Amino acid sequence: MAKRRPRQVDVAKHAGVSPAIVSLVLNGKTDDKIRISPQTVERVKASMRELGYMPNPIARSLATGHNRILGVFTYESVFPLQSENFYFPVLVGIEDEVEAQDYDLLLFTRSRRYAGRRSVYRDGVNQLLMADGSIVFGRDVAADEVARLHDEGYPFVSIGRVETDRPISYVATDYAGATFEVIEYLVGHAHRSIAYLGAPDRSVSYRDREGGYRMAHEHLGLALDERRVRYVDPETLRADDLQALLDGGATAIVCEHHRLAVALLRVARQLGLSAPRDFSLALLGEPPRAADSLANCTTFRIPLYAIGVEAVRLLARVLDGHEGPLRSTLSCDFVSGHTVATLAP
DNA sequence: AATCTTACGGCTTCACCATG
DNA sequence: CATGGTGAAGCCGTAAGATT
Repeated sequence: MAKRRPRQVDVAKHAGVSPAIVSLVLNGKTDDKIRISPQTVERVKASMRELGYMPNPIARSLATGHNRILGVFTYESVFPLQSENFYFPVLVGIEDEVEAQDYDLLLFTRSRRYAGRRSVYRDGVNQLLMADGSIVFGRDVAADEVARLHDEGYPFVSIGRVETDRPISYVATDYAGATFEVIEYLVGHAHRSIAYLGAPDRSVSYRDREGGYRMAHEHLGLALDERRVRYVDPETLRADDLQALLDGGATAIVCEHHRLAVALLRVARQLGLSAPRDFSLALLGEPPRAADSLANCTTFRIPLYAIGVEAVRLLARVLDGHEGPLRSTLSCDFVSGHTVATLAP
């Protein structure tokens, strides 16, 4: 039979004081309203040492209503290889900043059993309440859930802009601005017909990129030909598709994500074409570990680590009682690469 | 058998009190 | 009146116990 762990009341008895004093000594609250003689403080500390007393964190959070635990909830898998560890640097940033802010981290990776998709709620109960506050992220943060979290008053920060009418806090990435910069760069290399290859799934970050593409056309005085904007899966991309874009006059192609770019280079090879010799190519966001065929691709670097850090900082401020939504937009770094050539006149 | 009540877990904190 | 405390409510959910 293992000996029962000593509780606060045991320490109190041992030191000849009331449990309240033990609590106050434990939390160093000897300077405020309540005065405790230095001798008593020492006696209590000695008793705690002697009995090997450790406070019970569950009971503590029961009494205080908080536990200095931050949750991370992801709407998609973080660890499987298919995700190419895109979010890994984000998690590293979160971990580092959580440590710096003296919190603990709790990772929620719930099954899809309940709503057909991952959900914060289990049988209608917000599981994130186990933590003082949480960071939610994923390519498809569910707008309805986030709205509900907000309405319930649960403290959280979203990584990625969420389209909802609620004033939620988030860390956004300036995909529009970064894409604008890429288009500007292409235009600087004399391209005026730039095709856009996007994913069929129009999640927020993709639409932001496309917004930047369109904005650049407007601001740079380029004619936008809708036939050059294509939504396609990498698996279904055919050589014909590339041929059609080039026949239509496109001299440069931007890809929303790296699997599209890889697929594009594959079908180019089938046609005996390559970038930047036969067309220019830019990728709208660097893959975490650049795929071999994209090692020199013109792209931009997403500040994944900084996004994680910033999310924790915002959440910490929310938990410190900051009222109203906190929002940060981080910019990306342009990477010139070698897949864009200056177009001959 | 169904429904309602209470004790319990360990800790924090507010209101209050005895003594020199 | 300053010093050095004490007592008890309450945090929340569960399960055992009491009452119909």
